[in-house]
Amino acid sequence: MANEQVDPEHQSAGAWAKKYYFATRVVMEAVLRPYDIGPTQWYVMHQLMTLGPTSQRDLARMLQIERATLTGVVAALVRKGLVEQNPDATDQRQKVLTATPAGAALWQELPDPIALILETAFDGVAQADIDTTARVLREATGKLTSLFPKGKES
Amino acid sequence: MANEQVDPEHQSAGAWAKKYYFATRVVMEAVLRPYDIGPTQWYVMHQLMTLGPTSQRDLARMLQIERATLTGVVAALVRKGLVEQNPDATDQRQKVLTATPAGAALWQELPDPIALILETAFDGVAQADIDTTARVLREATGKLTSLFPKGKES
DNA sequence: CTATATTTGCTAGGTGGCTAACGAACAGGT
DNA sequence: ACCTGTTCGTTAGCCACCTAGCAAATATAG
Repeated sequence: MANEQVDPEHQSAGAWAKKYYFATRVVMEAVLRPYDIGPTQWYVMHQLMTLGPTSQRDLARMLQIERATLTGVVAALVRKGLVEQNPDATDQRQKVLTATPAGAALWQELPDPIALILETAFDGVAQADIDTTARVLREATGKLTSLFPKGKES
Repeated sequence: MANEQVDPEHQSAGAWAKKYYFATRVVMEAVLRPYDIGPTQWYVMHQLMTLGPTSQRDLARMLQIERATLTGVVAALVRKGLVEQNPDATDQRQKVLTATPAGAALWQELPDPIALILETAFDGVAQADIDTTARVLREATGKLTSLFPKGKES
């Protein structure tokens, strides 16, 4: 075999930026796989269970994803019988999503991957350091998204 | 119009996790768009210009992307005449990538989006806080990727 | 009331990453 | 010299997200 390992010194900065984000996705997928629920689907269920029935419009805004994307995610949840789509009483355009009894039942069994991620990731780290990290990241992304709009604001 | 704004209190945690990662992608795309170079293409060029000719195998490891993904990226660069693919002298399986004169010339004009991101994102932030943030994130992702393997290690 | 503009959810199509599976080239043991 | 196993780059196909454009429903100006 040739040189098995690559000099870490030459690892791209991009690899790190990627890891910071994908770590949470990978963990969520791993944790939720047994329940056949994807990360985005989990977020939708989370909003429905904590806020009650919600229109797709509001969900898309809260989750910061496109309505078109949400259409597909919701279709999957409806197909599995976890969520119901009903037309809004006062606005015929809107469809209000509600968790079905089956959806609510499944939700009780689901672990909370976000809580799990926070626990394991920041276990043993001083609270002051966590606060600093959160502040620095919030400021950094704030500056970047305001100077380079496109993520259509916070 | 209905309620235009959504209560930020109810914004999903997922929205934040997403922003932290995508901020850099969005900025890179914005900065590089005039040159018709994507983020991943930029990373490839960066490696080629700083390390010299490199095999696709090594590039994939350094950029932490799959060889299959790299195939497509390289094809785009070759199509634009920025990069050359030559068989390795001692191992006929490997293809060594080299920046063409045109590629090297273009590279001179390209801004460094990573440097730009770091400057604008952390401008005015105390170095100690930056160090803390870097350390906390490194530790967190280290724990997560070791406890939930799948990203096939660092 | 009517005409115009906006909003909602949908469909269609594109992008960038992934996994799976393949032939060709190499490495090692017998 | 052969068989076996590994590695390289490629292809094919999947997934999650995106943008563009649509019809229907609603809001607003005159």
